Amino acid sequence: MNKENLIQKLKKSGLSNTNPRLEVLKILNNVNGPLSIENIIRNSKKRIAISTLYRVIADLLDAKLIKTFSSPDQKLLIEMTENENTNEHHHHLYCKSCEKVFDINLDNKVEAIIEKLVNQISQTHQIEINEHSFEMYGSCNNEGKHPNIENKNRKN
Amino acid sequence: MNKENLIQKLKKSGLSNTNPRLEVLKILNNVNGPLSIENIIRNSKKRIAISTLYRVIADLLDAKLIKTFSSPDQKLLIEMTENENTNEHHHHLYCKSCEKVFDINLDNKVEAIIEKLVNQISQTHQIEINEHSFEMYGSCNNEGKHPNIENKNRKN
DNA sequence: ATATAAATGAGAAAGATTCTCATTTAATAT
DNA sequence: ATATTAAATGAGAATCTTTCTCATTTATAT
Repeated sequence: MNKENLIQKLKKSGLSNTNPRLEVLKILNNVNGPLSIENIIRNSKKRIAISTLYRVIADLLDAKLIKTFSSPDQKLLIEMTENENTNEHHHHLYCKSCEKVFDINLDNKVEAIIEKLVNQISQTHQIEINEHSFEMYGSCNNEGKHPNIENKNRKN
Repeated sequence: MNKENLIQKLKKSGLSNTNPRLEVLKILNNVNGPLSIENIIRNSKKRIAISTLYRVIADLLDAKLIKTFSSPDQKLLIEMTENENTNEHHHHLYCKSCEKVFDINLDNKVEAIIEKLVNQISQTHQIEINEHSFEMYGSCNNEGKHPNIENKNRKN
């Protein structure tokens, strides 16, 4: 997706086209997975104030141009929303050993099963469910850096 | 589960039986869903220092007696691990309107499907997947407090 | 080009989590 | 039961994350 498309996205959502907003969209658009606040700052060409970054994220979130969620270690992760027209959505695979998050696409058959499941739960619990996500946690065991540390959840 | 059982859990994990640890286990044991730090503090009879609480959580987590994850608004949620013997595990349903998290149990047939799916992904991505979770987001629309607020992701 | 409303940047403030270290407590051997 | 010792706790400081405030800058419509 090119710059013009991204500007159009902002416009369509009623958001003015400003440097920080466009920059964030560009950065998210350039990668295939979600990014942390830190990642975005690091990837940004022009300096964006941290307060602005949080505001931009809140605004893009309201406009549903991005989605946010948490990594297992409680970090905010941000990713671009997929094409709103299609019902596409993906899931996440967290790799402990290489500390990355991968997007996982399930084939339609499987998504259909999940959809059915969700509808069922929606009924039994009398709750309108408008979203779901399927998260997986593992380790690729690459490069021999298996995290086998004693008391790994305590920093000290 | 009674007090003795909880003490046994600590012992078996090689953790000494201290007031804060037992208190946290008791509190988590008394509820059917996950709790936040704030919830735990509020539910605790004896005063637990906040620094101790975080340490206790880290230690119980290492011992796999509890699990933690994040709510959609980025709050740390803590829950007791289910019986380690059985492969039981549950999923979560977040209700926006009443701000609660519900535990959802899927029947074995569905879990089996998911398990198969996970194995498949594990293979295609060459990653050993040791956990997965299925999260749902919705609103029960109870009490007419539907959050239909303009710019809801920006605090100000 | 100008006016006006909206967005930004910088730093302060608030909130969450971790760290440090002196004191208390639990486990163990007597 | 008591003393000993290592481990855990409590309190507050330090750090990190997120939000707020307000003066300045920028975008949009005229």
